[in-house]
Amino acid sequence: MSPPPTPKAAPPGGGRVPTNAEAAAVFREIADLLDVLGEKFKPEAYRRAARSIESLTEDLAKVAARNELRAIPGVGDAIEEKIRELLSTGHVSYHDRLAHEVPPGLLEILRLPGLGPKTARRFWVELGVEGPAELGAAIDGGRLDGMKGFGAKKIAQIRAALAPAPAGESSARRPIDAVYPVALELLRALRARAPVDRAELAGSFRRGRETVGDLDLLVTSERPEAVFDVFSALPEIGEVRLRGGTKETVLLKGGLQVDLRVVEPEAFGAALQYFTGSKDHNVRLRSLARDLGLKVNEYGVFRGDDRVAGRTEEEVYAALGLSWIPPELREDRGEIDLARAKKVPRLVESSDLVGDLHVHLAPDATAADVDRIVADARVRHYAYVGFVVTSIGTDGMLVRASDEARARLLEANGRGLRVLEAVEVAPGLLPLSMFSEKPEYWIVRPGGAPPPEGSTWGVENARLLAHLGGDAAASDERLRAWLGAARSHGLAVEVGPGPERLDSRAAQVARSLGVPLALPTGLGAEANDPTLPVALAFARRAGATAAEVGNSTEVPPKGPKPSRPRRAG
DNA sequence: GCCGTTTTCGGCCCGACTGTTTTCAGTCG
Repeated sequence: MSPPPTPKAAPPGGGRVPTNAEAAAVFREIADLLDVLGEKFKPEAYRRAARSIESLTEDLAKVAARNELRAIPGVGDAIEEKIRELLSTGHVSYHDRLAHEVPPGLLEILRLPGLGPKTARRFWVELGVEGPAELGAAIDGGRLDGMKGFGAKKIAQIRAALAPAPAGESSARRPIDAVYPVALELLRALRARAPVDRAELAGSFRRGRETVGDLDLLVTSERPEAVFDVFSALPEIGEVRLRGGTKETVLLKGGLQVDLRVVEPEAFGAALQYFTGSKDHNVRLRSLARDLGLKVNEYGVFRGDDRVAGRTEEEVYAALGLSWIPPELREDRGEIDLARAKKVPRLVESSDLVGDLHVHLAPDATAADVDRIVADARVRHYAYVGFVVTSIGTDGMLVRASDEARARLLEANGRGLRVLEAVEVAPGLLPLSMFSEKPEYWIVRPGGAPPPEGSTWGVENARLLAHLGGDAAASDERLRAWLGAARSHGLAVEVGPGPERLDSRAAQVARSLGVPLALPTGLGAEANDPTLPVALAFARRAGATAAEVGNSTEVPPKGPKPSRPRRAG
């Protein structure tokens, strides 16, 4: 039972071991190539494996070293083999062979909106077209005219797809926090102005994914036409892409695609479930239904022609013998088995939070700024707010809150709310002797290398590892080193939107190491601020319960057991 | 190519929309 050989030889050409994202990209491209070659089911198999690899919480090489590649959903004998080849040599010969067969420009054609593998292949085989430029020339030369299935409209459509996107528009996936305000605004506008009964956001936005490719809106209404009329006229809408009896697709002015669907109330739960996804989750659900002699679609759960569920999501899951599954967990990563066993954890919610450990005060912050944040904390019945009164700026210099703001902190303390002073340090970056303060607790941010096991940070009473991002979290190795340091020092680590907080996958690593999470709460921010909802979504995607979130406990957490109770002052 | 609380072989989600069709193919989500 000798372990399989770990990749010891560096990939040729002085390369390095491919990252998970790079490996996923290779398998995606294999899928595209197979698509163009007309393969039927293999492309989806490779894509499935690519999605799984992408969502792993550790490096493929480590999984391979433990001989557990086959445990990755969608990875069987053939793909395991190819992963091993990729890890040890830096390439997959099967991929090389396919790429040799198919002109690279065909993949670009494949990725144009409205064009798929069938069409790309026809251009290649029937016209000898091998790339977007040649396709444009073929259209200009009238070579598509008279081709079966290509009328004037279709040709105009392809011509439009070939034109470069207008500046400022992009179809790329965007960070969820960047999309959050407009998503909520669209939802609010629909509820206020269109004849809808229910309206919800679905899709990867509802699942709280780090990035979203488009927005899915779902409403119930007696008058779809009227809903579409209102929606199309909203100021955010740039262009209506298509409009049918139940569905409208638009592009926002920034280029983001939004799909709006109208369903009947009896099907709302089924539609919400269906359009929330993920794809893998839905596929699993439908095959489970088939095994039970049922059929699931966006209109409900059916036994024969009888709809046995559909009005609510709970109903839909119950009809399949499952408890309701929070959207953030719907990625086919074991949640369906948990739901069958009725063991879906109760994930952390905003009502679990009782404080914020990490509110920065700018040098020009006023007493009014403090008041606004404190008032918000009182409205939310928080037990504490920790203000950072001294930290390190991007220029490496100390940043101190104004005297006015600090004076107001003292006045604001009390009446059920503890107002705390924290100082943020970066051990290894600035000597601690530069800090004269005696704060109630310290916040640590990565400066140099993570301290070795058993060392101290040089400060007593540190509670939070913040701003963990960039270089410090660039690799699985370094992320784990910092999280290991956080654990041995009893620190919570911040999760949420932005490059200086952990995303859901890194949060999952933190959880697996027993490091409590800390969520930014967006105290004092304006309406539609994404900070708290996105942070919550990331923590929930990582499977975190309230007990695993530092600022859901009564006092600022200290030590490896954040739930140990202490009296709030 | 993957997968199995019916299966180690024979399946592989399924409906809306568009454009080109006179009943459907392709794309998308």
